Amino acid sequence: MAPKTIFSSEDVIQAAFSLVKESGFKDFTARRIAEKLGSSTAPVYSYFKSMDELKREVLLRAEHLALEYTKRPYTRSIFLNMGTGLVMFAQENKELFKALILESPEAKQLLEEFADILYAELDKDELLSLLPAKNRREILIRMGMFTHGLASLISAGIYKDLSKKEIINIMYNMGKDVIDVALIKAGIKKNFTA
Amino acid sequence: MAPKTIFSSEDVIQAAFSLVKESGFKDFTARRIAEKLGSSTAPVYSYFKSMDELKREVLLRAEHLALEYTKRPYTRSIFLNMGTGLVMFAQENKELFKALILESPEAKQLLEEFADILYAELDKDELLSLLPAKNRREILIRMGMFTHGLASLISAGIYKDLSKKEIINIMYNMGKDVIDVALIKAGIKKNFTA
DNA sequence: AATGTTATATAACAATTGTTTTTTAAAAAT
DNA sequence: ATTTTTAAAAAACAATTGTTATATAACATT
Repeated sequence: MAPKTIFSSEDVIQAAFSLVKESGFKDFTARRIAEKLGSSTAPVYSYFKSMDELKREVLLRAEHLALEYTKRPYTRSIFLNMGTGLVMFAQENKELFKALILESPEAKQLLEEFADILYAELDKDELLSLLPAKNRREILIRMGMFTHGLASLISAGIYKDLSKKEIINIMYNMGKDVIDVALIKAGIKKNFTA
Repeated sequence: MAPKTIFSSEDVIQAAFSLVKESGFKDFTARRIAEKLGSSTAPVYSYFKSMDELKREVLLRAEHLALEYTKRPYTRSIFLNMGTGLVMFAQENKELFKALILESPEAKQLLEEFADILYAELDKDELLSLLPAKNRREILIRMGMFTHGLASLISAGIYKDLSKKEIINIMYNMGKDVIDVALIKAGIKKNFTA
């Protein structure tokens, strides 16, 4: 029989993932991964037909991690949690966020899934369900742009890092105002609440 | 004397720029640039000590182009023009926008310059100058995030392309609401105007 | 026409990459 | 102990890259 397996496919993926998390796909090479793993390049090619296949796997993991962030219970509002989660993910995984936006063809689909979940969420809200679909759609688009902008600027190092509390605050205040504007303009609400 | 110069440094830069504009820095190699130019790689190395030096030049040109976009008179409001310009630039130069955000250390500085110009602009406005500095700053941050988010999503192909008119409209409506909220919350304005 | 200068082309270099081939040796079955 | 299987290592390949060295030939001056 054969010698014991030393490096599992999970080991390979984790080494690759941690490499990309640190520095994006700049140094994503079979030899660098092997080095990180303390092996030759053989285990990499034993589990993956090509580097491209491994790359896809890494991007998939990054997507799952992002998704996981958006599901964490930062607050009681799912709406707020998704936005906060995306920004937290971008901040704590700057390279992954950039790689995901730039290299993942599924990024578009992922964000559309977010939008669908949120749209259903708005539907459940007592006040917001009174809004015409068009207005609810606009709230979503506005908050989507804002959230993505914040996440993107932080991941690029252009905007400074924030504490979790600060992120929640920024997202909450913006969300509140965007929603209030929509409600007031639709005649559902009269003025701003403190 | 020497033979006539066939390829100027401007030719080299333009070939490099057009290459990056088409497909980012993925195929930014001396040989691809020479091919585009219809020359050997010699002219490239005669004007630039290294590919890195040429890369910096290309990024500089991209910055200038972005700046030029933000100075165009889309509307009568400088505020609106800068936002619209950035989104237009990102949409019409997707690869350049991404490269700029990702590879240019000066991107941060560039956006800070934008912010300064806009801050001075808010200062000149009759109503907005009544706002406390903190509130004006918040308007800027909110619009900055929103604008960058829209630009970034379009450049990544995640959000659909828009006509100039649509971009102006989106930016105008968002800006108006963000400003109105600030004015109302500060007690300077009573309610939304149509 | 011969010469010197040098823009451009060509060729060559070493380094790096993805990938394949070959070697080595560990482990179980005989 | 020998054999078989096959993880893993090591080596080798071709392609591509940045960069440098060399060759070619155009042009103005003599």
